[in-house]
Amino acid sequence: MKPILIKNILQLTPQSQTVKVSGWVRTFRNNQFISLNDGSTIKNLQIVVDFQNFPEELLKKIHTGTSITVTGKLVPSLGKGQTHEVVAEALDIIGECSPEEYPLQPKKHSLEFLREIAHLRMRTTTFQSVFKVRSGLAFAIHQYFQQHGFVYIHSPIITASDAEGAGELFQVTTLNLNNIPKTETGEVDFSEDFFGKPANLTVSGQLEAELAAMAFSKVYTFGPTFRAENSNTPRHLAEFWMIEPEMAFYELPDNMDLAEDMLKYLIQYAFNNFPDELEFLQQRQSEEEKQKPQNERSSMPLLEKLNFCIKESFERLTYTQAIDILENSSYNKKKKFQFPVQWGMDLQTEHERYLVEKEFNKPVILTDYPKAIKAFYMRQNDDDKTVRAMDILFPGIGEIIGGSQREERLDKLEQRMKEMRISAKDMYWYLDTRRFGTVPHSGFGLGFERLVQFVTGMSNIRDVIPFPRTPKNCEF
RNA sequence: UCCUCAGUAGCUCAGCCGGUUAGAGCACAUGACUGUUAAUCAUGGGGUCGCAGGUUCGAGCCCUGCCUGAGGAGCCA
Repeated sequence: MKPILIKNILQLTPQSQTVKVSGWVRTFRNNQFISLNDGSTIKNLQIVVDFQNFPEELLKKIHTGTSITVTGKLVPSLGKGQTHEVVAEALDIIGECSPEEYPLQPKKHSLEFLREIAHLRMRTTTFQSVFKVRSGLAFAIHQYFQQHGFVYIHSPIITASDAEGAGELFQVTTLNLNNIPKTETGEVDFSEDFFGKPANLTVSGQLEAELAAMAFSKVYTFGPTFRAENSNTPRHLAEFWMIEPEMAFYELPDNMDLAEDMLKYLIQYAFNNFPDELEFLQQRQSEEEKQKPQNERSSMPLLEKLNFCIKESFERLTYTQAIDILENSSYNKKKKFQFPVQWGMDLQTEHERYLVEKEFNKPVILTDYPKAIKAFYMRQNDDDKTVRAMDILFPGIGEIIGGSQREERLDKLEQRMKEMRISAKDMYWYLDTRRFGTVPHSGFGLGFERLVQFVTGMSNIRDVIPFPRTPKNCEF
């Protein structure tokens, strides 16, 4: 007889049928009730042990974390708090778990502590909820794009280009760091390195996605990206996953429509498929926020916030309009902004938060930023001052998506690259897309962990990826 | 990288103006109880006060440096 997943057992009508289950003990109460979890659901199965019929030696080995297999009769629970329970007839201990050494206790642990034991934290309801939602969202992303005619492209993890200039790079090398080969002029001789030139981990799959979009019309990438920036914030990781769709024949409004529709689909998917997990996470978040001062709490509970984002259309405005709003805000007149508002500057976190949380109180799409603060590949507007960029700002998270319509005109692109000192020679393959059958096209990048943060309500990004990589932290 | 705060038992924390043998709850062990829901009750064990210096008759507490963590900022997704 094979063990049945707890998820499936809880769907059976209990009528004293014999079932077998395996899992890990969460708590053992009253020398009589085992709360068993196997990860198939965040719900636990209550096992009732008649302590008079089992040897004391066996029962003494049952602690939080012990793995067991139980065979018994499935009956309606006599107690409150659960619908089903299994009256144990046979109980085998698979793996013991010393209660003196096992760090997880049947009590609340701080997220900081659990982060230090990331190899064990998945055994908590919080992290099971988060990672189930994460898994579901990853699946939903593929489902969404596959249903909409997109081709999944695997962009390379190791690249030799730093075209985007998006942050510091992780260098990839097989050179002996204790004996680095040098050229006659004393520089590192990369001709001896594995690729014969400097290589690094990718910071974005966008440029490769653009190449593919010129063949398949609609493509997306979904893979890990790496930034060696020394950023220590609850919103940044050195290794994170990014979704980057790229669409030929799409202009900026089409790009915005797609991004908004996709985000709503993903949130709706989580809503439909993980009600128990989201319910639990909402509970967790509201308890966490009881510790915070009133003005730092979320304006609405998690499920309400998600529902709100699905129903409301995102506010769309240009960078210039946003600056106008900020300049004329009472906030600005009372000089509450630390950074003065001025056309041409990059919006600071406080400005973005004002727009999203005070002015509109819903997701905001900002477009047409000054070209000086955006990447070389963004399509230039006729005003010669702005580019067809778009950023989607979410409450609590900030920028969740950054995208643009790409510059498809070869001369304009080359001119911009010259201005920004980007080598046209190294980027010949990218420029070829504009030489051979160029078309208007657009795309964006979605930070997967930031999406998971938003949907789960977790305040620190290190708690939505199983093994976070951050400066000075590469454990497990 | 910058600013702020924190580091005391396995966990969460208290520790007064620098003064005797550093405390609590939970966890753990032992016993009692046995339809519990982080069970309950009683008893007990458990400390390199982050690390290294310094000031002082005396430092968990004051000073300096470093390490680690958190929050904010910058960079961004």
